[in-house]
This record gives sequence, C-alpha cells and structure tokens, in this order.
Amino acid sequence: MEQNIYGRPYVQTTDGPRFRPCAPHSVLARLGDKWTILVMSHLAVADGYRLRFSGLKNGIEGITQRMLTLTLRNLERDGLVKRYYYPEVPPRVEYELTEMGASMLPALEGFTSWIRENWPRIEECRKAFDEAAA
Amino acid sequence: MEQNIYGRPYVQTTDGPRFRPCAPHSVLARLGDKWTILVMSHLAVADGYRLRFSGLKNGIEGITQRMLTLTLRNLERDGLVKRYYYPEVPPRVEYELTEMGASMLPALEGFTSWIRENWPRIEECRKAFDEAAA
DNA sequence: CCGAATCCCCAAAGATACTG
DNA sequence: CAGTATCTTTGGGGATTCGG
Repeated sequence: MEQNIYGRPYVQTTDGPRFRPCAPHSVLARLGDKWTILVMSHLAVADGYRLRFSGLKNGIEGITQRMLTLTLRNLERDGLVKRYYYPEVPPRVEYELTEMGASMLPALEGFTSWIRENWPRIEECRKAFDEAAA
Repeated sequence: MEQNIYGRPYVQTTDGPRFRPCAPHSVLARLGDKWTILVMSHLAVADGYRLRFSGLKNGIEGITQRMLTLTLRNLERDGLVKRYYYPEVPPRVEYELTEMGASMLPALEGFTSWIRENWPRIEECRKAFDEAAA
C-alpha cells in the first residue's frame, strides 16, 4: 500500500517507510543543473516574463549557445517556457515563462530565500569540515 | 555596482541585468543530485529527525552503500546533518538533521508541493513535446 | 541570429570486493 | 555494521564548426 510523505511516495514496511526515486526528483534534478535556475531567474525579472535568445545569452555570464539552447529546450519540454519564432532576417526568437512557469516562482523564491539566509553558515560549516579532514 | 533579484547577484548593464553563477546554485545542485532529497525526506519523517545508517539504506530503494556514504558526507559537510558514531561491536552510526537542516524542510516542502500539484501537467507537456518532435 | 552536429573531457554514479 | 578502495560506465557540459 502506497502513501505520501512530503509529496514523496513510499511503502510502509516493518522497518518503517521505504521511499523510491520518484517524479519530484526529475524536476529538482532539472533545476539543479548548471543553467536552469539562471535562465528562470532571468525570465522572472524581464518585462512580460519574456526575452529573446540573444538577451538571455548576454544576460548570463559564461553560458554557451549550445547550453542555452539545451536548457531552453528542456524548459519548453516541461511546459515552463514557451518559444516564439519570428521568421525575419535575421531571425528572432523569444522565450516567455508560461503560466505554469510563472506559478513556480514563489516556491522558487521561498527556497532561494532560505539559501540566502543560510548561505554564510553553510560556508562556515564547509570550511570547518574541510579543515577537520586535514 | 551589484544588486540582488530573487536572491541572485547581478550587475546592471545597458542591455539589462546580467547574472552570474552564484552560491545558491551550489546548494540547489546538491539537492538536485540523485539521492540527497531522498535522504533528507527520510530523515524528515523519522523520530527525532534521526536514523541509523542501515535504516537509511533499507529505506531508500536502490541506493548503494557507497552512494549513501557520499551523500551523507556532503550533507554533513554543509552542516545539514550530524553524524553520531557509537564504537560498539558491531558499530552503530546515526545521522540526525541539524537545526539548520530541519529549518530547510518548510522551503523544501513548499517546493515539492508545487511539484506535486503540477506534475501531471508537466508529464502531459513532455509527452506532447516528444510526440511533436517525431 | 539562432541552433544543430561533432568531438572531447571529466566528474557523478554504479558494481564489486575488501576491512576495522 | 559501516564504511574504503578500485574499476568502469555514463552523461553533463564545454569548444568548435557548419547551416538555414
């Protein structure tokens, strides 16, 4: 019999709950990759949640054309971003957060604000841990 | 001059804000790795936020000894989990969420609850996108 | 301007075997 | 029981080139 704890499916065993890898992970894994959060953040603060490809590229230090394309494809696939193609010369492509994409922002902000508050402490811990290891 | 949007440092340019890879990413990257969320979730529902190594291992389907060790080391290094070693025979080791680790749970829950609500829609979008690609 | 195609590298992660 | 030590595989991600 399957239940949920913290949105995570598990089966109850004699030893306690047993979790399995599951759906939420595939979303967190995406957000955890190298560029996704930066792209989302950038769209989040843009007019109409919308920017063209080159705007994103210029706005994110160090990202390559290839990685930006891949990141946007994945976001588009998940329905978080919509792609608008204008067949002009030279071509113009814009990306906009979908309604679902925008609806994620508060949760994202909740998380990043926790990180912001705790980051100094985390850095201290890492430093202490690394020193103790030596 | 450097400011913050959504907890993310950026510099203002003539083209608009320009973000740089930054601290919060290193935390999200950790959470996005394969096992971290499962370990955190498991501790989150345990008595006293505390479990022994074997309890975690049995509670997480598919995790290997090696990966559990690595995941716990990283969490310990960040100060999110504390390790208690009891030199008995056979040895016993317990892991407990620290205060900081526990303080992350609401933000985590906020995020996973967004995912839970939107997951069906995301799956639809992925399916539609993949079919359109063919 | 946007992005697909190729090639390459390295770190994450799995399998397995061994130890205090 | 709770790890380490090795070896191997996988795939994320960078650099570069070409094309519509």
